[in-house]
Amino acid sequence: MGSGKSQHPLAKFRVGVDNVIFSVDTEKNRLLVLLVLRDTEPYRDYWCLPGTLVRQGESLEAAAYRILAEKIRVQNLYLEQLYTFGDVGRDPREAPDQYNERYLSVSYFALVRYADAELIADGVSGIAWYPVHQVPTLGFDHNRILTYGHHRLCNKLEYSPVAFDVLPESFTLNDLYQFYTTVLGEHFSDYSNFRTRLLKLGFLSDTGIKVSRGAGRPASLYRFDRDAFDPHKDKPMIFI
Amino acid sequence: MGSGKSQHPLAKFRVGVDNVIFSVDTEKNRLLVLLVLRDTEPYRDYWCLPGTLVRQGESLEAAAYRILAEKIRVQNLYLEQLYTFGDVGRDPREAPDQYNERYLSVSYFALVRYADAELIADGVSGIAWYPVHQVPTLGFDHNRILTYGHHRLCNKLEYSPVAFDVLPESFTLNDLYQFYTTVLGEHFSDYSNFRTRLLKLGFLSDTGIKVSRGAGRPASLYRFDRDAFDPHKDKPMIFI
DNA sequence: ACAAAAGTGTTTTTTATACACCCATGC
DNA sequence: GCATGGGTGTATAAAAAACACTTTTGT
Repeated sequence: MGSGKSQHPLAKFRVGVDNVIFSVDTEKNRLLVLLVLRDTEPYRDYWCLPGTLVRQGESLEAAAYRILAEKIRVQNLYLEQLYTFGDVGRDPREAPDQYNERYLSVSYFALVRYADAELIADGVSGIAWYPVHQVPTLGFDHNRILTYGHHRLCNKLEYSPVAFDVLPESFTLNDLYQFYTTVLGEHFSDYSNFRTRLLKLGFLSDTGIKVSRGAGRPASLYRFDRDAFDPHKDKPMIFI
Repeated sequence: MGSGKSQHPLAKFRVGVDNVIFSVDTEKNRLLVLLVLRDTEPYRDYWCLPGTLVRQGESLEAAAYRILAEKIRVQNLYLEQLYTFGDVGRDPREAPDQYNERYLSVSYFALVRYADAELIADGVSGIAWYPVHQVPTLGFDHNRILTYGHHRLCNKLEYSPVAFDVLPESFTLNDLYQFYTTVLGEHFSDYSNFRTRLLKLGFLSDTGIKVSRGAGRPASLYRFDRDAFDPHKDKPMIFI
């Protein structure tokens, strides 16, 4: 951090944290993002990414978890920082002569387990899962942030095991395949090849338990074996 | 950005931008990072990443370019945002009862052409290229930021054409190979295979010009063809 | 002539891709 | 018994990896 020569006055900032929270509804094959309806200015009555301003003594990540906890109850999730948006004028509250404060947005990207994600309706403001392809015009620069987050999600899936943070403890290979298909689209791989590739990697262990889903042969339940995955850490591994 | 309920007071921030500026000295086979010696508190007389506080009306990226321009004259560079560090207490200036302001650091990652990078010695503060493996204990949390930047550099090299932003207009395939080796280490690939792979991709065009470097057969100068690269954009392409 | 650097080719192994086919269950 | 989803196998093509070899220069 530089020594402020300071005939140039420094900017004062408030720092917001905005979360791009994704979830995959494998039943209906939809990729969802959590939006909230703002009940205060600016952008009152606009859908937005859930966000908050950082409080005294609170770290960025803590703020990210706080919003999350305010909006949904969930046990299993993955969270990481996304990007920081700090263009001049990105927030209407920076307008000419208010307090002369800038508004920075540090965005976080999260993936949560759909099954146990329980939305907290605080009665006042709306909150809802939106299919990512049906998201309306959002307040602030949140469409941009969402797009960025969506990119990150796709990349993450391809080279890291985030999916297992969010799938149930045990799952069928078809569940896993559905998950990938829902996020990446149908064309990412043949099921049979996907299957072979993942099993060869050796960190999915067959529990032996079979589950029947209506007609058809029952499927094996698999489990993600973190210890067996360890050697694969940092190595590029491609699911595409 | 949330509606501040605010029995919890919001934090006030100053925002710093810190740059991890890399350069590759292909002659001596060294990966370098630019450090400056601080001449003011806190961390006076410590080496640090070049940084500055963001001024009024200045975007984050503009601030990043400003520091860069203050420290080195360079035409060819690549720059992108790295990560935002905002833990409580990461800057000594947050100490108990100063102005009760937090110091955020938005870090940027840059790669510059070594040949035409001219350090600007402003006489007061020291400034120097350090081999990344010989970096001392830095001020603030800058060692951490540097480590993070180094990771990013390695990844970038593997799947994006940043190297060509920073190599001379025309270069031999050996120059390119040296560049990669210097950053990624000796073990990343056989020269002959590296060569074949890159030429097959089809965005390196032979200028026909030959250069002799001492003994041995003269090498062809190649040129990076941006148009021919375009189709490869976004596709994962691996140089490893 | 010979070492040094550049560049080509060959062989082997691994991985990706596209399928065809067999298996176990519900109805 | 046959449709349905689960699971295995094979044949082909493409890529990665290892390494031997040729070509062109300076000395």
